[in-house]
Amino acid sequence: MPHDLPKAYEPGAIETRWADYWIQEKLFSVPTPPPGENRPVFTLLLPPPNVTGRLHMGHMLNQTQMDIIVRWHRMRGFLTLWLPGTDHAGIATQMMVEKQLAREGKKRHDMGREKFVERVWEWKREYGGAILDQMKRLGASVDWSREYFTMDDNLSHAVHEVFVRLYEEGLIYLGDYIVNWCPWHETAISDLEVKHQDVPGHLWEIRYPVVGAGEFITVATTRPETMLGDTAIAVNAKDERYTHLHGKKVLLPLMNREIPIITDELAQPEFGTGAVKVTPAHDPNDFQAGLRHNLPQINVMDEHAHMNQHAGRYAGLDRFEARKRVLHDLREQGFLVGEKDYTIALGTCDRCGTVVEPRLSKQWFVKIAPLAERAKEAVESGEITIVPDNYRQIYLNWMNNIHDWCISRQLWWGHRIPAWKCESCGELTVAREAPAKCKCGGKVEQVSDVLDTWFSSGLLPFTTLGWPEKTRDQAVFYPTTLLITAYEILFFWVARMIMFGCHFMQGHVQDPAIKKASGWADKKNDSVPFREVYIHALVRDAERQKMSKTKGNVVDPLDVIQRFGTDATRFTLAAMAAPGTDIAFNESRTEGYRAFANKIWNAARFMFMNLDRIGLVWEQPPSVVRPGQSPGSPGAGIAHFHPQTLEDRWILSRFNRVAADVNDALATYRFHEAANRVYDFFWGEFCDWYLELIKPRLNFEDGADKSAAQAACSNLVNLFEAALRLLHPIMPFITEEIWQAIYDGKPAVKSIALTAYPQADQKQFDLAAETEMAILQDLIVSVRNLRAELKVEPKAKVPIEIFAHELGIRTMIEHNRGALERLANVESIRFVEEALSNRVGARSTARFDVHVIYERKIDVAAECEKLKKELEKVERGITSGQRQLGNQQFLSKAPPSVVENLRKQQQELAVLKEKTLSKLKELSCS
RNA sequence: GGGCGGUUAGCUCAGCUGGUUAGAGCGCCUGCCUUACAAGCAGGAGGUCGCAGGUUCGAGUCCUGCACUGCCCACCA
Repeated sequence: MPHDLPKAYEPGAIETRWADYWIQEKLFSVPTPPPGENRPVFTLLLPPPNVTGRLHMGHMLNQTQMDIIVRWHRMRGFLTLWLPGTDHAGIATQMMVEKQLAREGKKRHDMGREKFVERVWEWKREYGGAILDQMKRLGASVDWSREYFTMDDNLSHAVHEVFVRLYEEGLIYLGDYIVNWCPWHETAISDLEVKHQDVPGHLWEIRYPVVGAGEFITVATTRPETMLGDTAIAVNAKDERYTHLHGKKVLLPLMNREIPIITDELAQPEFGTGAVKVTPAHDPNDFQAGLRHNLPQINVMDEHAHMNQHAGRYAGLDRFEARKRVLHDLREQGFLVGEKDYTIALGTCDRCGTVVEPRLSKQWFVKIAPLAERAKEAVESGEITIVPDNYRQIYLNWMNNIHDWCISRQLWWGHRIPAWKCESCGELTVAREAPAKCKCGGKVEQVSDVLDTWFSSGLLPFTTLGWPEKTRDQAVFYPTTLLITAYEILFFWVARMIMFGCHFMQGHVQDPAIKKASGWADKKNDSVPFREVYIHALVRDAERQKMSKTKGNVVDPLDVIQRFGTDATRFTLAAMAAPGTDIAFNESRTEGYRAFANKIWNAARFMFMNLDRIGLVWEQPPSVVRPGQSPGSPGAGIAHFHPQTLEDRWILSRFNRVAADVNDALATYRFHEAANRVYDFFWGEFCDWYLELIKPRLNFEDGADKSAAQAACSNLVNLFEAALRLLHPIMPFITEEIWQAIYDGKPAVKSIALTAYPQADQKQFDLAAETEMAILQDLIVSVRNLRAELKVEPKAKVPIEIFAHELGIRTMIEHNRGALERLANVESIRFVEEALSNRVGARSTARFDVHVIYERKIDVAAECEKLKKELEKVERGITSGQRQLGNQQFLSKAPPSVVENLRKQQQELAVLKEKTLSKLKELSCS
């Protein structure tokens, strides 16, 4: 059994090898289970990355957390489906290809729609898989056989079906409204795609001459160029300053057009001059006012936000240039009467940063109120849980203030709206399939707009499971169990999935046997897209700045992986992912976790070295179980570990405690806690203590007998194997590598990923062993400590004296004297029956006094200083303890265990104080 | 204009429902190449938990106010 591993862990080759293996062996593929299946099911939909995407830290955090949860469930016997795919990402992809065309000196309009779309498909085929390839490097245990793309035929059909149904139900309508328009992308965008930014601007005051009155009315505006499209002036009916002007007209400066003065609540007396210009085609509020008063809508700009023919002599100018000219002309003609600094909340396009133009245009909308109502209920009723809790309220607030959703985009790449317009009668036909001709017999043409990308991604939880057909997959896997995602897309995506899911899956029933086994029996509503949502943090750079390409502070996960390994990078993200707080990604942590991987590696080398030398025949333990076992079944811990010694009992107990904690932490998404617990166990307990303690037993050539060595070695391998399973969800690669090596290429199952996750076994808890071990550790550390203080040569063995405060402690120490001698470099141990605390080179605790016998003079001054500090600390403890114990309130109100502990502690502190004082005296400290 | 989070060691962060003398990693100091590991081992220094009040027998933890900082939402000229 050759186990010659390199001395230092080299993640690169190992990781790609296992990543490929998992895919080739189709380990994570989940065939549709037949009726009668009663295993618990866990379903997770991968938030589909954009086909144009490149892996960033956010993805990696997201995927690490998902993979941890997924592997954990799979190992606990859940039928676990993790569904991957990519999003066609309308705007992003179209832009990408347009850029490519630009380099060839081409434009999409020149080549026409059909050819352009074909070109985008070509691009997708060539480059669209990049992000998924990167995912593979992370070890994501998704079911690749079910990979989808949002523009696949079946998914596109489902999109059309949804559109037609909503239209037929009156929940989709076509209308002329003011929408957010990005002049750069030349398309409408939704409210969510507009980012508001406070920027310094101006509030200009313009006076309009009142016709036939010989006076002016002054309005305030932040956008003077839109005055060219004014169709009224509004004042508030209650505003007495303007009562005499009601019904009059003003002459619109620069345009010489007469427009009415109207009364409308749009004008608020407190703001500015109390009078406001009304531009229905360029401002949403004015638009509404315009409808109320039946005002004309004069659109003075084109789709590029250049002034058009309605802008008179400003036609052809860019909007900002037009603003300058308009202001200049108004000033010159005496109409501009004021200019104040004013902060404006400027709306910009989420993707390109261009200032968004409110634009009047014909668009398709989803009537959101009825959908939002049920989406709200689903969360309010607890049918969907949102973790952390605070996002629940944020979600509900948003649902309460939601507006209709503009879903049409003036793009070429995406799901084209299934509506056809008649060329002769103008009638619109919405249909699943293209109609041959209009009802009137006229020729029809499909409308050119495509759907918002989020429209299709909002359907994924059911369309990926075969909807609109009623499939077995839906009965089994819908509702999906969990969604893990970033806060950023809570509204874009999560909210829409809930709305669509509740609407289209209404009446759906999950297979009852599966539902019950999965633990959802108490949930009534099976239409929800997922039972739980976990919102994770944002990954920032080490300076807490949001990572962005423009700032140039983007940390490339592949680069980090290259240098430290995927496992170490995953571990970093897990260990830093305390729910609710953002992660400032710090490479020094990753470096530390690479060291952790190396530690595990070397512990494995140590194990194999002994395995080979002792010649132990390693058998498959029954703790390795096949999928199909019930979660948390017994035997999933360490079955073949037979404690012989204190350290055996201790490590077994510790392992079970850690397993309990890790399972507990994962169940509530406390990834950092799970990671830290495994880390501390593996390094701080298993490596630092257990391995050191069992070395003499393993080393049978030195006189120990071989069967004892074999027993010790067997325990070691059992423990190690279980610890690997415990760690596997977080560090899948190194655990797989070592686990496979343990079985020497002949494991009973193909991967550690298919074994059982360790569960705590109550019978293996051993409180006595933990207590005794703590004392032994304390004793060893004390001696090491004293050696350092006395400046004993590192190699010199020293004699010590011990005063054990109880017989049981003395017995325990005697049983483990070999360990003490070896780990503290002790030559001989003498037990005495008197306090040793006043000796130089002694230390005492509640359980024992220990004295290192060594000639070398100590630094009296330094020692005094230290003792005084110690004394102060002890006295502080005594004072505060006495205060509490002297307090009747405390005694009556605090739980008895707390009081009890405090009493005990006070006794110990009193002893300690006594000892410290006598030591101070001994040294004649001043 | 609303809402949410953060402020704990030099740095990056833990600290769950209030309960012994507040922890980790990195960095720093001292000493060790001890036959798994120098990406290691042993030992050590370093904190009035942002500020001010309050509740409580007891507050890093709960409440109020303030300061600084970050984020999200918002069609008022």
